[in-house]
This record gives sequence, structure tokens and C-alpha cells, in this order.
Amino acid sequence: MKLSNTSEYAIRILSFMARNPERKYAAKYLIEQLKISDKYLRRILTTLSKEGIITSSQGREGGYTFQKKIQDIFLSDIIDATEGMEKYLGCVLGFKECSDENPCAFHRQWVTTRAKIVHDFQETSLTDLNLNANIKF
Amino acid sequence: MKLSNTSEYAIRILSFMARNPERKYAAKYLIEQLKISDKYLRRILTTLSKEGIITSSQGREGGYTFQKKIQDIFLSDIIDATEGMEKYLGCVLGFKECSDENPCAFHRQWVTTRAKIVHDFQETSLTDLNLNANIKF
DNA sequence: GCAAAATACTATATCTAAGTAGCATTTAAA
DNA sequence: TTTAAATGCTACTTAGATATAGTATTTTGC
Ligand code: SF4
Ligand code: SF4
Repeated sequence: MKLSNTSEYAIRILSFMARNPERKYAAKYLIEQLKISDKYLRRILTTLSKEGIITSSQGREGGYTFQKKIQDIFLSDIIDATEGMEKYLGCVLGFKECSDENPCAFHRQWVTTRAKIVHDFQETSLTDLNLNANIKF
Repeated sequence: MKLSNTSEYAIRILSFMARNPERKYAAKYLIEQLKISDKYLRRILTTLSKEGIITSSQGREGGYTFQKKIQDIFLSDIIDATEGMEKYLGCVLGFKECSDENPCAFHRQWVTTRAKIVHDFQETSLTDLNLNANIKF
């Protein structure tokens, strides 16, 4: 019922970068602005880079830029890249998956709720978050 | 997005007990039936007892019985007793809570989704789960 | 009263996510 | 070509949830 810290950080970092999507961001600058531990932030950005969301350039004048348009980067992409979505499959109550023919009363409700959760994350892009000038980083 | 193991165990144990709600269950029996570690199960049941969901009786012939009618024990009660619900408040994306006047696009969607999540857990009782004879413990 | 059978408590061990440290590698300006 | 400034990799540490072990306490039948 809660995203991992790593996912939350990834979303915060990318949202911050989305304010100026064309620019190249150095880790050092992001660390200053977002107050995230040096190596932890770098690890997250390396992951996002390998997952195809951003591009990293090494060496002097290196940094991170978006690999895709920010309107095409959805929250579900970011969550997938950091913590994965597998654990949200199966029965949320922890039972061995029951037969679909005779589900409990909760099952019927939860099917639509889970669909709504997934839908929300799949439909919201970095552009949607960025519309709000009030976000506190 | 996932319940804690402890919550899942609590739900499994109570659902099992709900099959015969009047009977007194000894920990030893539940351990055999549900294949949960001795001390871990006992700890969970002690917690549920202190939280007013079940009653424990010590000593020889002791065990655990329901303190309330099973149709009045909702999933939200069990989750509250074991892991609490606090972590699900605040911004699910990990931002400092923004002003409600100018929320991001995700906020509007998530308000209704979260309400549906909470509603599902608050409306489903042990009786509802127990209606399904197919549940695998 | 005593022993058996049950729960309660406290301390310890294990596992995984979170966070930190140090060194290696890459790149381009000088 | 050297060197500064950036990212990448591997190992270690920390914290919290999960799980186990051992002992204490309670209750009842005898
Ligand atoms: S029927 Fe109920 S217990 Fe079974 S998998 Fe669905 S939600 Fe879980
Ligand atoms: S407006 Fe968006 S970022 Fe701010 S609290 Fe709501 S969901 Fe989170």
C-alpha cells in the first residue's frame, strides 16, 4: 500500500528534472537541490539509465538527460524500473490464489480497485505532475 | 501497495478460526493447521488479543476465542491492529504534502482510488471471506 | 499442593531494503 | 598528455521487518 523509498526518490528526482526537460543535470547539482545522499542518488539514476528512462553521459561535462519525452514517461514506468510490480499480483490477502469461479466477497471488489490503482499509475506522466507549481521538493 | 506479512498471517489465522467462530483454538492446533512458526503466531495472536479482536485465556485449557462477532470484524480492523494505517496517509508519491488548492493531476485521481482501497478493507468482514469454501490455507 | 498444558515476555538471530564509503573508469578542457 | 570533473562498480554498514529460542507466568485437573 506504499511505494518503496527508492521509487519515491526516483519520482522526485525525475519530476525535478522535468522542470527543464532539455537540460543536462549533473548528480552533484541534484544532490544539492534535493538533499539526497550522493551514492544513493547516483545508484538510482544509473538504474533509471539502464532501464531506458534517462541517458547518462560519463566524463567531464557528463550528466543525465531524458531519453524519452516527459509526456511519455509514466509513473508505472518509474515504479517498474525501481521496485517492480510483481509483488502486487497474487492475492492481496496472502492466500494461495483461489479459483476465479468462487471468489470471496473481497475479491470482486478488489479486482476493480487494483485496476484503478494500476490505471492511475499508468496514466500519469511526468508532465502531469509538473503542472503543479506547488510541489515541495 | 502490499500488506505486511504480519497482516497477511493475521488475516489467514482469523479467517481459519472464523470457520467455527464459537470454538476455542489453542495455538498448537493453529500452528499445525496453518504451518506458521510457533512463536511468531503466538506473538500475532497476543497482539490481536490486546487490540480487542480476540480474547486469550491462559493456563491449561487456555486458548483463543473471538471477542466480537465475526461479521463485525473487518479487514481494516485487523490491518490497524498489526501494521497500522498511518503510512498510507500523506502523498503516495513521497512529496511533502502539497496544497489542496493546486494539486497535481495525479492527486485528483488518487483521492478517489485511495478512498476505494480504504472502503474495500472497511466493508469486508471475516464473514465475507468465509463465504468462499475454496480458500486455500 | 503439584504437575501438566497452555499463553506471555524478553532476547536473539536472520533477511532485505536503505544508505554510505572508496576506488575505478570515462571524457574533455587546458 | 595531463588533469579535473564527471559517472560506474563493489563492498560495507545500518535499520526495520521477519522469525526463532528460551524462560516465565498462568490455570486447571489430579
Ligand atoms: S477469492 Fe479472496 S482470498 Fe481468494 S484470491 Fe481472491 S481475494 Fe484472495
Ligand atoms: S498534489 Fe500530487 S505531489 Fe502533491 S500531495 Fe497530491 S499527489 Fe502528491
